[in-house]
Amino acid sequence: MSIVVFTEKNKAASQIAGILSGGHFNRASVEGVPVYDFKMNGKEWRIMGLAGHIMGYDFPEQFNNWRECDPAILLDTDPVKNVTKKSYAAAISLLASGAEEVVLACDFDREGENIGFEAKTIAEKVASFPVKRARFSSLSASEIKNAFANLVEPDYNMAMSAEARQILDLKMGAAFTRFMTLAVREKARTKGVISIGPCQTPTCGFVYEREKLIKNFQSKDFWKIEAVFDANGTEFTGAHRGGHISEKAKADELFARIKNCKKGLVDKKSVKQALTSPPYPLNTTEFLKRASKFLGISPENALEIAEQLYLSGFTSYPRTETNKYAEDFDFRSMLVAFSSGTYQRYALSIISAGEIKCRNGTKDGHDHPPIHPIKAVSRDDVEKSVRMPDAWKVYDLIVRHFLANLMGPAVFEKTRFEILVGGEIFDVTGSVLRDAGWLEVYPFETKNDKLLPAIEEKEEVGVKEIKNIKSETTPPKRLTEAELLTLMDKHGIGTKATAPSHIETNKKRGYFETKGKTILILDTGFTLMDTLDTTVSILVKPEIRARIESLIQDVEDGKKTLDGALAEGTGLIKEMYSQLYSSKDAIAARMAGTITDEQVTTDKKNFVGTCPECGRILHMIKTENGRFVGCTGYPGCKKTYPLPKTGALTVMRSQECSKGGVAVLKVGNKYNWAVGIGPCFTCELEKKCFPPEVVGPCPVCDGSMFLISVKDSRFLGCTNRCGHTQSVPKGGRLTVLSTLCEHCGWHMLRVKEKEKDAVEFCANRQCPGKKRISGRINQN
DNA sequence: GCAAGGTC
Repeated sequence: MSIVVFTEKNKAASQIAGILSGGHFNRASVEGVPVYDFKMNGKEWRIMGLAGHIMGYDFPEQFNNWRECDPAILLDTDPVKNVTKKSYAAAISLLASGAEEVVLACDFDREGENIGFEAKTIAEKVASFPVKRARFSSLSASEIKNAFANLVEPDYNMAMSAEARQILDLKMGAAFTRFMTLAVREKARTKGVISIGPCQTPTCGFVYEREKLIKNFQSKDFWKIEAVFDANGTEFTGAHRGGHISEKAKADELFARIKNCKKGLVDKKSVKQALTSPPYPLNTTEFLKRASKFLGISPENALEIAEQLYLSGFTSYPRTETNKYAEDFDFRSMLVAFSSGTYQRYALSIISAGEIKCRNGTKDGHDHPPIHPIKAVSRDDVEKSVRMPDAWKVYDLIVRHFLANLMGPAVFEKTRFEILVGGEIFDVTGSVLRDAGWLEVYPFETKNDKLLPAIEEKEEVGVKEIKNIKSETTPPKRLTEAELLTLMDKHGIGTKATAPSHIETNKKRGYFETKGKTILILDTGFTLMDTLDTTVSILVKPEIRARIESLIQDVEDGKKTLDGALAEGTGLIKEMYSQLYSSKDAIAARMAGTITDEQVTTDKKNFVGTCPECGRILHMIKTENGRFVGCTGYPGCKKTYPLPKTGALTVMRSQECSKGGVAVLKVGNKYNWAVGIGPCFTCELEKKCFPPEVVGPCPVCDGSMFLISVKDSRFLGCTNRCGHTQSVPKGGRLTVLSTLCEHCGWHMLRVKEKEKDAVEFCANRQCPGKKRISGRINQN
C-alpha cells in the first residue's frame, strides 16, 4: 500500500518527489506515464503528474448531428463528462488500487482543484481511501515540505466552480455557434463555422469597438504656433504654450501679433535628471506583449516557443501570473553562468556592483516565478534544441529582460527652456541620456537624444521663423496585438495560458487578421459584432465573461450551489438566445453577405455585394449578350441589375452609394456607376460621395487645390475654378496622403513609379520648407 | 464541426 500523489504536470511530480525524498527516488512508467516512487517515514510514496485536464465535457452522442438537433435543445441538455486522456486514467486506476491515501497536489487555483477532482473521481471508482489536498504556491522546498506536513481537505466548492464554468461555456458556445452557423447556411453556401464564445467574442468585440471609433471619427481642424529659434547657428524649435488652438481667428490673431519678431529671450531654463526604472519581471501576459511589440511574434507563437525553451531547460515555466521574484531567489548563480559569452559585460557589471538588487513587480499569483533564464546557452545551442524560427530572439528577450531587472535606472537629463517672443511663451524641451543603466542591455526600447544648444537664462536667441500650422485631429489607431492582450487581461478575458488562443480563434474564423503588429477587422467579424451588438450587446462586451465569472465565484465562496449557478447561468444564456433568435432572419441575411460563396470566393473580382431580396451573393455575370449583375440564389432569386456596356469594371469596395445602390463600380478610368442606380455623374449627390481630394488652400482665392486627373494628364486645380493650377509629377501612381506637410500644412503627396521607391513630397510651390536646407540638430 | 481550460 502506498500514499499516491497527483500533480498537475509531470514536471511538478518529479520536483516534488525530489524534494520529499531528498533526491532518492525511482522513476517508473505506469501505462506510459512517469511515476516517481520513494520511501519516506517508513511509507511508500508514488507521485504521478497529470497533463492538465484529463476529462472534458461534451453533449451526449445523439446531440452531435447539427442538422438533426435544434441548437436551443442544447440549453436544456446536460453535457456529460468523459475521460479525454485514456492512458492517464488507466495509470490513475492502477495506482489507486494500491493506495492507502491519495493526495491531490495540483496547482493552487480553481482549475488545479478541479483537475485534482478528476483524478479523485477516477481513483474512487477503484477503491476507497482518504483523499487529502496539499496546497503550495511555489515549488520551493520549504513550501512543499510545509504543504505535505499540513495536508488539508480538498475544496469541493472550488472544484465545482470550475465545473460550472466548463458547463456554461460549452452550452453557450455550442448553442450560439450552431445557431449562427446554421442560420447563415440557410442563406449562403458555406462550409465555414461562425463561432461565438464567452471569450472569443468579447475579444473580437474590442477590435470592433475600436473600428467603430475610427469609422465614426470626425476630424477637427486645429492650429498650433511654432517658433524656429537660432542660437549661434544652431536651430531648434519651440511650441507655443497655448498648444492646439481650435479657432482659426484666435491662431491668426496670435500669429499676426508675433510673426515679425526677430528676437526671443530665454526667460527660464531648467535642467533636471529623470530616472527611468527597468520594467517589472516578465509574467506571461507581459512576455507575450513584449514579444509582439518588440519582436513581432504573435502571442500564440511566442507562447509555443517559450514552452519549447522551457522543455529544453533553457528558461523557466512560461505560464505564470507572478512578476516578482521570491526573496531568496538565487540571482548570483545565473549571473555567474552569464559571465562569459554574449551577455558577459552586463553580467559582470551587475556582479561587480556589489549587492544584487532586483526591480520587482506587485503581482504574486502564488504559482511560478517570473519567466527567467535557467541556463546560459549560445545561439547555436538554442537553435539546435528548439527548431522554431524565432527561438533565439525569444531566449534573448528573456535573458535581456532578466538582466535589465538587476540593473540600475536609466538617467536622462531633461532640459527645458521657456522663451519669450513678443510676450508669448514658447516651450522647448530636450533630452540627453546620461547613464543608460538597464537600457544598456535592452535594445528594444528606443532612446533618441533630443539635443539643445548650450544657452543660459536671460540670453537672447534669434527667431528665424514663426509658423502658424494648420493640422487636424486624427482618428485613434488600430489595436496592436499587444494592446489587445492588455485589454483582455484588464477585463479578465481568458487566462495567461489561453489569451493567445482566443486571438487565434478569431483569426481562424476570419473575424480579424493581423498586418504586422496591428489588427485589422474583417467584414465577417465586423458584421457579426455589429449584429450581435444590436441584438444582444452584452455578448460583444467583457460583461458576458464577468457575469459567468461572478456566478462561479459564488459557487467557490459557497454562496451558490453548482446546480443553482447552472440554473441561473442557463437562464441567462436562454435569454440571450431568444433575443438572438427573434432577429434570426435579419442577422442571417447580413452575415450571409459577408460569406463569399464557394464559387464566388475564387472570383473576388466579380463579387459585388449582398442581394437585398434573399441575402445571397450578387456578382457580375458576363454572357455573349452582354453583362449584368445577378444573384447566386438564381433560379430561386431572379434579382438582376444592368451594367454599362463598355469599359473595364472594378468594384470600389470602400465606396458606399448614398442612394442605396448595392455597390459602386469604377468604369474604366472615366466615371463611376452605382449598381441599381446608374452613372454617378447624373446624380446630385456626386460631390458628397466623391469629394475632391483637397491638397491645400488655393494661394490665389479662398478655394482649395485638389487633384484633377483627366485622360492623359493630371494637375492641381482650384475648387472655385479661379484658374490657378499647379503641376504634379507625370509618371507613376499618385496618391494624396492624410499626413500634412510640417512646414505649410498641405497634404503630402506620394508618387510611386515602377521599380522605384515611393517618394513623399509637398506639392506646395510656396512651401517654406523648400527653402530650408540643413543645419537642424533636432532629430525629432 | 461547437467553448474554454489545463498541458505535451
